[in-house]
Amino acid sequence: MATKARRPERRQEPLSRERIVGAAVELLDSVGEGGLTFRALAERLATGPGAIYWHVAGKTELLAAATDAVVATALAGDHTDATPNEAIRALALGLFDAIDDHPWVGTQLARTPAQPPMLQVFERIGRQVRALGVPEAAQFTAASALLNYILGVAGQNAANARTHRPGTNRSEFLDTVASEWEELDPAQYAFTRAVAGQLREHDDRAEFAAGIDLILTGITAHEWP
Amino acid sequence: MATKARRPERRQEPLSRERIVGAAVELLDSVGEGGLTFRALAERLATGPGAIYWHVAGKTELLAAATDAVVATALAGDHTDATPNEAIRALALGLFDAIDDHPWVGTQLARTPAQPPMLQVFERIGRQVRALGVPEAAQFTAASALLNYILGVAGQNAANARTHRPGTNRSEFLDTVASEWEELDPAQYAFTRAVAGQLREHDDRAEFAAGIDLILTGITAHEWP
DNA sequence: GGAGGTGCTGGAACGGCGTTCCAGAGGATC
DNA sequence: GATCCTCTGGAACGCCGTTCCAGCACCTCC
Repeated sequence: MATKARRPERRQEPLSRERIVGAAVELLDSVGEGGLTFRALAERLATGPGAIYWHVAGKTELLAAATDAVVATALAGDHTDATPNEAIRALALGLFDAIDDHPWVGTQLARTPAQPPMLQVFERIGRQVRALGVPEAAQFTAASALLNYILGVAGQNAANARTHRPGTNRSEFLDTVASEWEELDPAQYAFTRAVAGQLREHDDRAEFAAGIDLILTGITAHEWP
Repeated sequence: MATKARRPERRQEPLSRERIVGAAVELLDSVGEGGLTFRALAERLATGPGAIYWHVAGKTELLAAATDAVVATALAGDHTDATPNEAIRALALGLFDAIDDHPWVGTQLARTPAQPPMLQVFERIGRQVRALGVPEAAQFTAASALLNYILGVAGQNAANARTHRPGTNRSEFLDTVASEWEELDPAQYAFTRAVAGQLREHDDRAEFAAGIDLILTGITAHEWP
């Protein structure tokens, strides 16, 4: 053990699962979902594709690990002193912000069944649902509804991020979509046309939070069978 | 015009966009999301990949068209004589059933921003939300919440369908997942363990409908700002 | 009836992907 | 020094979406 090099520095810091996952996150953030390639990753790590497979089983696992890493930091705080409603709001908004920063996480969560990261979210939501006094038989339904709503928004945000060119900002994007809505057939899309104005001025994050509040109202007010 | 062949029958019925989309839907249904390949599609249509591109711009458009075709038939009925709540339930369950039959539709909807099929769903939901008497400023929020919940469930159903081998049926699958949940760390996953039993006995469709009802309760009971 | 144009076909080929394979470098152990 | 094991990274495989293009059947006009 004495001979163990203090500073290995062989030629650089050696490959490791963490370094690979870190580089994958950077790549996904900078180049987008389609940009994560074993070749591009290998180049960024100054190695070959084969070396990566020694540390990671395949692309699926790598994507899951990258998602894990982001969600884990988003779930860092624990809000133990808040009311159940506040805790759920904070949890949901933390996830929203993480997905906003890393849109590919939204895609990944929406297409992954209950894997570790989402199970943890489910658990946290569930505890607060229980704290709300929801009858035991309905706790699963209530927690699932919240989780599915969050996943739906996650997927849509990721889809929107994929659609609009990185150069344009959010309000320009909303403006474009709102204009499209306003030119739909009035007979067939009366409602959509009517709310196009709200779309143009709306705030994704606030809208998301309002949806959470809506479901929480439903959970509190619902007469459970 | 007189010389126009009554029965063309050149060598078979000619290629057409509809025939291609139909074959794509069959392929997706039978082989799964990853099974839709231009080569496989060409083989099924007894042609080459190049011929398909004459009728369809690319894979993205083909997938969108296939989704459109399925969603359109799911949205066929219009339930004009129902109450708003009933109409929304019927609409949502129609979509649920369509996704249950064609899981790949769930993936597609969850990763597509507001394209024609979902815009139509949004419009239908919105009209019923309006009929519920929701104040105008909140109609967008209410309709979005419902739509995002539906999309979340769609994505999860598709993910589940992708996970479990086609051979096993739903109750076996639920049983497996429930057993996994029951073996989680009690300290970290108290809630999840507690509801594992409910997961085992639950009915996806009824659970989905309960979530819709929950949000509808929220919409009705919420005190809009 | 021939010439030319057009709409459509389908097979070959291209570049890029995830993944596998493997010769071998480097350090630890005897 | 010999041996072993971990880890590397470049080459290669098979499949993908897509493009290219020579050629066919059919219509139209001379």
